Amino acid sequence: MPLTDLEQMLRGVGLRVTRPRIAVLGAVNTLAHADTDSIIGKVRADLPDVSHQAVYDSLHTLTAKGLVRRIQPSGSVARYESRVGDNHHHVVCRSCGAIADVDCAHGAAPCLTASNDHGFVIDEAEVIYWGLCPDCSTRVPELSPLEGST
Amino acid sequence: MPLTDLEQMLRGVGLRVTRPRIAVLGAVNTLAHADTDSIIGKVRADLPDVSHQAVYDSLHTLTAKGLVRRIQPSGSVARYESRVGDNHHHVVCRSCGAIADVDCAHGAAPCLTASNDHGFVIDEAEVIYWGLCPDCSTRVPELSPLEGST
DNA sequence: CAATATTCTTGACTTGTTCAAGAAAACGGA
DNA sequence: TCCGTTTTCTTGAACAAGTCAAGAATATTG
Repeated sequence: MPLTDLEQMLRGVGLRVTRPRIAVLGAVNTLAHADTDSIIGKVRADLPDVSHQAVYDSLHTLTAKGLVRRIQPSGSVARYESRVGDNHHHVVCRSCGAIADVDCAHGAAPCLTASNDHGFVIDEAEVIYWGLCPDCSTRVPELSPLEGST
Repeated sequence: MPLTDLEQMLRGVGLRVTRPRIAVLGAVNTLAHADTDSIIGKVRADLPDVSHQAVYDSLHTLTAKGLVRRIQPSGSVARYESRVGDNHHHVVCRSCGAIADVDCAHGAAPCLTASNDHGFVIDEAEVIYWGLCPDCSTRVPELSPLEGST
């Protein structure tokens, strides 16, 4: 993704254009479902001296402006992805934590309606499918999920 | 819930019956969607000297045996509930973090099928509805979600 | 009641993330 | 282009939730 595009994205949501932000946005676009640590690593390939705090700040800002999406399945650290606005979901491997995208099961977003909303004003239905990834399910078929490390 | 019932539940899944486990199981049954800290507090009402580690251990064991369910929406600490096996879901308030139960939108569990499973062996579809609880939505109607604390 | 396996206590430690103060950089206007 | 203002970044400390590990205590089996 060309540099000017990243710049456009930042300006488009009213953010100042800074090197750390461009690098972070680029990293999230390149890496799939990356955690903060991987993003810091990728960013430092271009800008060796960015502080981890700058990355955290950038991720928060970009998330607040909707340029990236933050996901955090139970037991995982925060992860970020660039595919936003299409309400897709995720499959997560119980054994190794691998994440893959899954298109919305029922068409347009939000694809689900709560049967009883308890008076909540709902704006999003997030779906996480839990299971075993191809590698884990074939490698240790007799192993019960979540107990692989004991 | 009578003490013997809790005992039965533990024995039923092949666990030793200990005071901490009974207290933890009782606490999770009493409190709704409680975090570990609240559970520790509740447990110490009965057993003032239990270590936090014993509570963590018990919660892990009970979760592994399916007597309690662990939920952890993004940005929240781990929470536990006693309603297990019926594949119900949750609404979470973006502003205050309140959680309420929601029955499964589509009947029997698992109520959803991934459109493309990427070869994952899926055993559960977890749904989290995000929005504002009645209190938060009426109290600060002009406030944009997630920015209430800035 | 004794033997054995499991569980609990104690206390240190890790990890991911946030806080805070000042230095540096980006943007708008002269 | 330069200046002033506002925002962002750096630095370094702090924090909370949860985990690890070794030995003491307890539950269960025979």
